[in-house]
Amino acid sequence: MPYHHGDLRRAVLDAAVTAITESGPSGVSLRDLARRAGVSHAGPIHHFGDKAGVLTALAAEGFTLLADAVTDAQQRTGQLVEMGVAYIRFAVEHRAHFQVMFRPDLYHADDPAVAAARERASEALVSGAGSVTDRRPGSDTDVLAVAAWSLVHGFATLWLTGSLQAEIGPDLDAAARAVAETLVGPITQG
Amino acid sequence: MPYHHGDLRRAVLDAAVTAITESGPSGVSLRDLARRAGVSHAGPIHHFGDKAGVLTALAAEGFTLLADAVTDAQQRTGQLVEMGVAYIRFAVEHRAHFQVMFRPDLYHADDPAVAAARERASEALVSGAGSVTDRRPGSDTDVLAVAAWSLVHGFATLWLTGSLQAEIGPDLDAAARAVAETLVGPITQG
DNA sequence: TGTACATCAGTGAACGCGCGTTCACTGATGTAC
DNA sequence: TGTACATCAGTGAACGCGCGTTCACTGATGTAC
Repeated sequence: MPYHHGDLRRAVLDAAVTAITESGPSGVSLRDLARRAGVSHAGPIHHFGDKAGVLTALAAEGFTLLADAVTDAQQRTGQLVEMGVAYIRFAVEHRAHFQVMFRPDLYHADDPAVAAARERASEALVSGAGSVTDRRPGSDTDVLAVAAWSLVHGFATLWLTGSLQAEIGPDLDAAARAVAETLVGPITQG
Repeated sequence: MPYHHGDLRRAVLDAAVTAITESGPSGVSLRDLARRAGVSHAGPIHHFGDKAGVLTALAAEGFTLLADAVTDAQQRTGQLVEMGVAYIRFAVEHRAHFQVMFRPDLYHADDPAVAAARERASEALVSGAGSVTDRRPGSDTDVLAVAAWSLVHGFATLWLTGSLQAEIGPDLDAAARAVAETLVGPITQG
């Protein structure tokens, strides 16, 4: 085991993802992350300052990934439904990131990097809801944006807590799309 | 200070509500609840068995209150939108309960009392979505139920994490109703 | 190419803390007669 | 009405634990000349 790790920062973040996936964001301890990264317990502090610093970095990474995913869906399809499906897919595939992002009490929410990333994701969502072509005619853009966000966020959250597993089958993607489609109404079905 | 408390069970649950409202469900400690209830640190164990037992009781109480609120809205109005508003209002007014209810890792989720209460709430929601009169014609009941639940749950969750406070004004009730109305579509607007 | 030195990354011992749970206990209550 | 006794509710000392953070340190790396 060499004295220098090489990329301890990355290793700690990866360890955090694994640990959070296993037992949730509040169960994470800095010492455990150090253990998982194969490093002495004070090692991570060098890179992150303190425990909240690790989760701050994870949240920033998460908001960046989410903004990328949603923006990509918008550019690829131009459809609100597909942006919603991308949001849900992100939450499920990166559940550790997702769970931390929306627990601002756990990290330094005013950190510039995370604030910028959050802003980028938020803009992708709101401007997306305004510019896409398949929204319901006559609907208020702001309300629609909040409703769309609420719908996909709620679906993702309920899925992650296991609340939906009795209601829908194993095909998460299909269920997500069906739910997202209720948002734009029958207009896209004609 | 008398030796017997009188209603320690209730006092501990109330203390839990206060503590969770202040600092979230994961910050709760049994010793702190005992302190808040004015009792020695081992007192609460007599009533709840262990720490998770306190949160189990709180979750059960929460699901019961939620089922009551949603059922009441359905019987009063028969409208899906009003059931949604009731759901959101419950989440905001009983945020401590709400936050615990959807963190089944924190309590004994298989406890009969909590399972029964959860089932009651779930039925109120799903059967409600099927029987109300203002749902969109031609829509699938199961999908609509999941979408409705997702929408209001997501809105409540985002509000509670502070994510929506830039997007909507101080009038939560109006915003909740506007968002809930997107669910049933223009049909109720005519 | 070689050497001196500054900088950086990770170590390991130590600190003080609050926690959940256990245990033998004691004070208070209620019930049987 | 009074007494004995069982039951219940809350006490307080003790346990062992893992935690976050600090600190002086040492091994490794890279840069200036």
